[in-house]
Amino acid sequence: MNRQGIERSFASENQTGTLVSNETKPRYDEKLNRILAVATTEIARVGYDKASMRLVSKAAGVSLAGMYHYFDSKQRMLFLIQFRTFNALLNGLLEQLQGVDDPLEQLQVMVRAHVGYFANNMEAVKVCSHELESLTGDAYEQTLRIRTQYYELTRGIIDRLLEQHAPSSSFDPHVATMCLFGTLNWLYRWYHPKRDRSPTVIANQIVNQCLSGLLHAPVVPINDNRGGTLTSTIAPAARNMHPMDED
Amino acid sequence: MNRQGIERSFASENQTGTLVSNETKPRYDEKLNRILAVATTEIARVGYDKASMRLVSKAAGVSLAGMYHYFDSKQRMLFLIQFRTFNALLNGLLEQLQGVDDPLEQLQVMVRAHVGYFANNMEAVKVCSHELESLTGDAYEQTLRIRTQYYELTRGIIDRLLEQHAPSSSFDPHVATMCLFGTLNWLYRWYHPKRDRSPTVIANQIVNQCLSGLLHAPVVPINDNRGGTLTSTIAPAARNMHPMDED
DNA sequence: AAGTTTATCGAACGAACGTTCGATCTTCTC
DNA sequence: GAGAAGATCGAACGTTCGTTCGATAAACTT
Repeated sequence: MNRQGIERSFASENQTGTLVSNETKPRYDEKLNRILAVATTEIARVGYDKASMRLVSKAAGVSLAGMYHYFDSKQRMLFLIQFRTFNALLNGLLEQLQGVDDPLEQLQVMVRAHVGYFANNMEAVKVCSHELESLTGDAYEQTLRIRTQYYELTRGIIDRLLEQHAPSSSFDPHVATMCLFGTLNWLYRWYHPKRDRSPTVIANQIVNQCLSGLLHAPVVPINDNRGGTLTSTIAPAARNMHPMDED
Repeated sequence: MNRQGIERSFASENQTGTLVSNETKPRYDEKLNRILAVATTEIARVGYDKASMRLVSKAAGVSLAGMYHYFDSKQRMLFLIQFRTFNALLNGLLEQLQGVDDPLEQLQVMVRAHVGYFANNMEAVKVCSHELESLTGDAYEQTLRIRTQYYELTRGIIDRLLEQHAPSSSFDPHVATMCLFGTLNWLYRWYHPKRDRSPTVIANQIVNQCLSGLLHAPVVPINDNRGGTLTSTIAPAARNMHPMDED
């Protein structure tokens, strides 16, 4: 008998998103994590529906039947990927927001945290952004709950930001929040680490555009002092190599 | 023998996106359009992979085999939906940009055109935004070509906008373009016509945020004079009903 | 009205899918 | 080192999938 039930209840209470346990076997967990990592790669590559259990099992070096020692269903495999990723995103943000009171700074922290996590976990974030509707029933609602917290956290920042700095603007804060999420959740469609600028630079530009738009002077310096000035022209290849999305 | 070959070559040359023909039978075309409309609805609802030919055929009131009188494959069915939608988007934008020279106005036109088309064709636009990677080979490259034109058109606007109004800003115009596309292409995940404000209002807010950000005074009035002032508070239900996406 | 093309459909095929079962092998417990 | 518990796997089951085939019905042509 496997211990998916334990993991599930445990996961529901553990807020770290890492699902480390005091009674779970490290042998079991390590292999589960390895399979999940491979599954994340494959789902990000071909999509959830086309990523068959056979495909993932081969890529992970496990037999097809062996997969079901770790997941009672394919859907639960996806759930674990999404649940952990959303939890890590939310908890990372909560952590980085500690002690930051100014909503203007909070927004910077939020964007930088999100872009940073994205840059370090592109495949997992893609699986989360693209396969939102691939879960059903309880699994869907459990991830929805985390996403709702993430939304409300961001929404609160924008509410206070508008209240303090643009009290007479007629911006709908919900629309503003969803525009920001659109910008962030679309990253997986076009961002290539080798080709585009560093995550820090991207995050700074998003912050500045969000706060001051394209016409006004940036609030925050864009350069990340990591590899040459940013006032130079864009990479020459960019013009013809960047359509609406990647590939 | 069906006439998909004719349609295809014709579609490649016809820039209107409507694929009307001088030698094609109206009977055939009408039914094809009806099936395509149903297919669009079903694919938007359950996704391309889960929208089986059987499901679409039942929803359209056609036998399974009858579907293959209109499409030689499932992939071609998706291609027709995407090809027509992308073409209509691009040509609608080109049309509305005629005579508009100021990049500032051009950006307004672009956002309004896109949001407007989205509002009137939500299912088709969702199928285009979400199933970008579901086409392969020639079909993929053909849609990519249109999307690239759409990107370059928008990119050009942003290039000139930055050049004229913020020549010393260090914004990467490619990043700015993709942020805008993110905002626009994410609309299908959260916008509900019955619940949210009118497409015009949404478009105006997006324009203003894009140009002036959240902190500065809007460039363009937000109200669309369509149903009460917009300076009122947001709908009370919005706070708890809008997580990161719909459903 | 005959003949030709177009439209439609029931039935079937082969492949791929998620999942299960029983047996085998490994690791841990005492 | 015997026995229990955990881990792994080949083989198979039942379903669903996209697509094809041959026959029939409807619509056009002359």
